[in-house]
Amino acid sequence: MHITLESDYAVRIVVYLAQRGCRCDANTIAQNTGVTLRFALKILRNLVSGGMIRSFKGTQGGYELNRSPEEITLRDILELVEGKYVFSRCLESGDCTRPENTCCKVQRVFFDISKTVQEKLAAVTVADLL
Amino acid sequence: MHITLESDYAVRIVVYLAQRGCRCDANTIAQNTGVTLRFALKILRNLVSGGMIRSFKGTQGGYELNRSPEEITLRDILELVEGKYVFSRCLESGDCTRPENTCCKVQRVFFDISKTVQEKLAAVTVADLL
DNA sequence: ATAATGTATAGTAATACAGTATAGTTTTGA
DNA sequence: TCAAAACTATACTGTATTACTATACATTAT
Repeated sequence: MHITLESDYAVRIVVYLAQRGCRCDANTIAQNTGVTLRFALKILRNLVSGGMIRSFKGTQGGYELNRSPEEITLRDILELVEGKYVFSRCLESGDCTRPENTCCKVQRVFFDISKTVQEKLAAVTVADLL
Repeated sequence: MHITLESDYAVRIVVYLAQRGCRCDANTIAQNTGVTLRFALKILRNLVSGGMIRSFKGTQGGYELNRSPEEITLRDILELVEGKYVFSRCLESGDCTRPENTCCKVQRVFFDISKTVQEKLAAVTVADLL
């Protein structure tokens, strides 16, 4: 029913990188966001493969943002970690992305809620959170 | 991230009882909502103990709504089954119900989303769904 | 060369979800 | 009265997801 801890951590990590504004290694990131190193590494890998941040190997390696904080929204981060937000998965058809697919009035309410949440998340950029 | 199947079933069951407008036994309810009898019984028990419906034992027993469809909102049903909707459990303090408790900007956004969803659910009554 | 990084894959413990099983109790009505 | 038709209470189980960990490896700056 809620978003996952992993999403919450991912937001913290991206915000931290934006705050610092420079390349940071995994250890520093983990310590400053309160996430264990191992779990932070997993989340960082996720963010890298999703194109949100980029990584550098070797000594002096680490992570930095791939886009400016103004161009990254909360929705971008959450969708990267757990996919598009849907309040209720549709029980009748497999695909709830199109409103004309909604089978009954309840589903229409749920679809409206999903859309509203997505819009609210898209309205907040990482720059807003600094 | 989504609401549970049990909530979805609970909504269907309450809407079905409203449609029928008379006492129905568990078997009829299960068959007409597409929920297995056992699981429907569990949900019905939940709805009874929450005061949303009342039950009658013996032959001619069954279930009926305790309030009129106009007086039951989607929010009432969902909160009964899974508690108050919160988009993100607060990681810092234990209690996310008071906005002044929110510790940072992200939490404020998440709190706003939770409140919006709760309001949208409260705006829809079972009567609206018939 | 080597130490400091990140990468890839796989594994695990805890929790929640979805559903089932068993053994009742109560009520109606023939 | 008593049996059938209902509901009740408790507890169990399999599966999926969440949250995290472990091992072994690859790359790069100095």
